[in-house]
Amino acid sequence: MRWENRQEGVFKFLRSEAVAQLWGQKKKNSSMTYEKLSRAMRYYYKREILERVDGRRLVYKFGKNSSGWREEEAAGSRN
DNA sequence: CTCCTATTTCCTGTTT
DNA sequence: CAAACAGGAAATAGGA
Repeated sequence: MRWENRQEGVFKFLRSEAVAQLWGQKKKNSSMTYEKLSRAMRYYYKREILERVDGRRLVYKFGKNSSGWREEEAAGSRN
């Protein structure tokens, strides 16, 4: 992924399926797909872990219930 | 083992 | 046309 706006916590997935694979690895689920990961992401809007960013494909923004993305520089990834 | 909630899986329709 | 986006439903996973 790439940061669109580090301060605001806005990022964009460059290779959606690759990200889904990584997510799958972390959850030891080799059959994860972006379609399914994105469904979980959409539930995150509900929980306000993510804020909705419309009109921009593959762009998401961390919400107030998220944490840990402000300090990590050389970290792995994750919300 | 039970409860409960987060996440996954599936699906169908819309939008980009 | 190929990906994303959208949610409802139902099934699971895993932690308390």
